[in-house]
Amino acid sequence: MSIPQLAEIAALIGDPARANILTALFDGRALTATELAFAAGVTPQTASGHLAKMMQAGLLSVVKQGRHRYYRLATPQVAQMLESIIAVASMTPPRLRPRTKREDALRRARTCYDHFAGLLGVGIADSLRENGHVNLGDDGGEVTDSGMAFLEALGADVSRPGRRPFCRHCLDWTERRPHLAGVVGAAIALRCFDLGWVKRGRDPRELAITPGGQLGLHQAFGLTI
Amino acid sequence: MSIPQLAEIAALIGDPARANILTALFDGRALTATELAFAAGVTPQTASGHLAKMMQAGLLSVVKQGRHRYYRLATPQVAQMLESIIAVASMTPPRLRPRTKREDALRRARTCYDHFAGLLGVGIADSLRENGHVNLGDDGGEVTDSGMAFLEALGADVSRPGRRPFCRHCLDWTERRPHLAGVVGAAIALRCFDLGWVKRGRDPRELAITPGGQLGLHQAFGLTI
DNA sequence: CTGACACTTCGGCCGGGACCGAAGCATTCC
DNA sequence: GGAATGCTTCGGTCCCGGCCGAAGTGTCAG
Repeated sequence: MSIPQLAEIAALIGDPARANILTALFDGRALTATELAFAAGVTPQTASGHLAKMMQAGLLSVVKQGRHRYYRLATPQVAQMLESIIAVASMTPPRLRPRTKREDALRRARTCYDHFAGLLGVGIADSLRENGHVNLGDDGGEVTDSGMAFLEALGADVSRPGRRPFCRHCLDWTERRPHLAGVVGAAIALRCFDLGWVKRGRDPRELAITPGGQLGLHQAFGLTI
Repeated sequence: MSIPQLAEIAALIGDPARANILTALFDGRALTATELAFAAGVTPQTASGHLAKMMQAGLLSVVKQGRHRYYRLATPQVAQMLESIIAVASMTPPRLRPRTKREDALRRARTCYDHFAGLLGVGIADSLRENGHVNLGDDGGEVTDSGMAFLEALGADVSRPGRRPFCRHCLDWTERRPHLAGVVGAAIALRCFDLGWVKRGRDPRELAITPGGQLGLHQAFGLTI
């Protein structure tokens, strides 16, 4: 029920004329059909059809006043939806996005139990996978021979025994992509602390990357965070 | 500048095939082009065109791995955008005036001790049985191999030991049909809470299905509640 | 009543885009 | 090496839906 509706709603917004109408109403004002037709750049009869469709979909509401009909966005949720689409649309070309420092810091690098998460965590995981050091499957992961050599060269101690999974991935909630967990993830994190590449931040989970870390992480993993 | 882009992004989501692809990726997993073609109900070459368009728009990112290409949502903002559209979409059909709200909500989804009941509970049980994931007999039930794989893919932890029955059914008093109880029923319920698919309502037993839950439950169990 | 204005409905035209078959690369397996 | 698999590009068909002109409904002014 809700999947075809997703396409339906999006298709409504996807027409240029209708998108123009919606953006004209975005600030909450109520405008007449003729004004909206002009804003959309189409004739009144064409706009009328668009307005009827958006009415039926519940995107707009209308009040009759004399021989005018004032249209406006039906609910605040509609405005918020438009805003979230614009956020995605205006983010794709440039990389500009205002954000709180704390939020940004956590997204950049943080701990997840005893391993790394955020851009740092997924960056390391990507690097290891692209270089053939690890293979990540649906139900865990494995370290290749070159991966073991790489870890030894890095100085990460993965000899710790135990019943704990050796190498697994863990979905990152800010990046929505996997980072490394398990013994390997923890060993890499510990080694980075020992090397002074990262330090604890104010928030217990927050991490700060040191100047030396910038260099080391770039050399070891090709990261530029 | 951002108006034509609004229509552009929305038009991408507005095609049914592309909307299916996006919803299949909604939970953050990465899927191959072929899997997505199947999910969208189109041939691989058609899906390939869709994927290319969404890549160029910055909605998706891709990782090459061997001869597979794993696609995923590019950023968390994309997921949030989809959720906000779903929120509007699932609100639009003005609910056919129900009986008492409380009664209707309880019939739709509620807890029964530590597992799900109501339409939600029997829907999940039906789905698992129809797909051969569980067999329900008179005095209990058993989970098949495919069922164990399904639960693991879902992220439901059924490893908890104890003397408790592993999988049993429980007669639903509103639907007069069985829903799942035991360790399996509890694990599924817990996982749905963790995924944010359902939340507690006012009444301790009452449950509310979130917009994301609408999607997730449809995807995982084929439910349209 | 008559004419002006706001808006909608109807009918036909037309273009963009979704779709698939066939063929072309890339990668892996035997 | 050759075959199989995953994915993409190309070419051609076809249909959905936006668009406008003309005509219909409703409201206000004089």
